[in-house]
Amino acid sequence: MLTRLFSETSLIPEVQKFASWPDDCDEEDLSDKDETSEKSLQEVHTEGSLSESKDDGDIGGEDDEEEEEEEGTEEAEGERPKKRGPKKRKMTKARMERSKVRRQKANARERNRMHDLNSALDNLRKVVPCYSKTQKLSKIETLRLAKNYIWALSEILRSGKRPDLVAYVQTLCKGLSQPTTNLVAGCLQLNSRNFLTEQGQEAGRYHGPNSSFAMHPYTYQCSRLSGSQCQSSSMANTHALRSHGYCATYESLYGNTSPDYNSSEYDAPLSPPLCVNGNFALKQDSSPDNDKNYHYSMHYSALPSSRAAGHSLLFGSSGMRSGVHSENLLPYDIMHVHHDRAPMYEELNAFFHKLSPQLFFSTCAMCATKYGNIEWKTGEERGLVARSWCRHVLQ
DNA sequence: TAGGCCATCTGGTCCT
DNA sequence: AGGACCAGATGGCCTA
Repeated sequence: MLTRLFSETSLIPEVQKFASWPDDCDEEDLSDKDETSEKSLQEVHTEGSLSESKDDGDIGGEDDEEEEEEEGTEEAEGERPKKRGPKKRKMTKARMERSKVRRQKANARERNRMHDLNSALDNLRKVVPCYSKTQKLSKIETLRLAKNYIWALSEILRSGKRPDLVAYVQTLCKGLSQPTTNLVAGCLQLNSRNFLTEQGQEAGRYHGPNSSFAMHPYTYQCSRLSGSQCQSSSMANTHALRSHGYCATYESLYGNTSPDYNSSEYDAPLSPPLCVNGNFALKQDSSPDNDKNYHYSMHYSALPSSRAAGHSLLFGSSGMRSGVHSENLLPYDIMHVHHDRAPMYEELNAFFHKLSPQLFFSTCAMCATKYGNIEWKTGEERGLVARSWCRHVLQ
């Protein structure tokens, strides 16, 4: 109520002036300001509502005399209609000093409190799916994402099933802003454009109304952005993944089941790690492991056990189930250079799609070990793309 | 330049 | 009484 009155009557500046007089302010100045402030405050404040009115306990010596004076005044005013507002009280230098010290202490406490809150938020940022030291999620987005993440994990525990990746990302992104949605999608190597625009149609087809990860109506449609914006956003996200150690979550939940992934390179748990006891373990900032995590979808999508769900996400339109374009899944450098050549990617993806998982990884390994010596029947440029891709996979 | 985000200050309220 | 918590106000910084 008082706050509303403050807002409506624009008294805040005067009140703040009242509460923040300069140190060197003498009593004459104080009395002047006092009058101004009281005039305003009396219009809105009820008795004893100002903190200054609460200071009686601190008052001693000369302040006692003031109190007596004021009591006398009050008696004299008893016959008149009682004025609302704080008691008229002189701001002596001593009282002002005490008030100032109290205010400074309160400010320091409030600062510390907010710092604690912020550090807690930082910790929260580290355990939600997308984390970067350099590009922090805002407070509100962190909380929203955390809520969605908890919800997603709860659904996974409840259903005991491995959810669809797209639906999983959609759940995470529910209610998030477009930039954060792009970021989360980027973390999972999906382009938000696809799972946002398909939400209405594809959801029912693949998940059904009773699905644990039923699609949500999203406020943010990528159509609000131009195509180039979408793409650049996605690319930037992917790039950010690589540069800043963004971490995806999905694989951390389901582990790595592929026999092709026995290499220690893939042993590191992806962030945020979900501990056996259900608690999260905080990720270490800028750990080398984090840098390995960005290419999660490559791991995931190539797993034999996950081919039905994730393989198509990797291999583009020929294996497409949900309309995710192959270009969205290519590494940043490829997209950056060749983003306008989707047909080539599709052909390339089709080629890779025909390979068995073993052959695919063998090919990738070959690319990695003999980079530069591979002859690609489809041409030099295609070979560059493929090699980049393979290098990315094995990075 | 507008809008978003943030840190800080501030006064009010509630609790111990 | 003092501290914690809260919400409003304000100004700075950054970005599209």
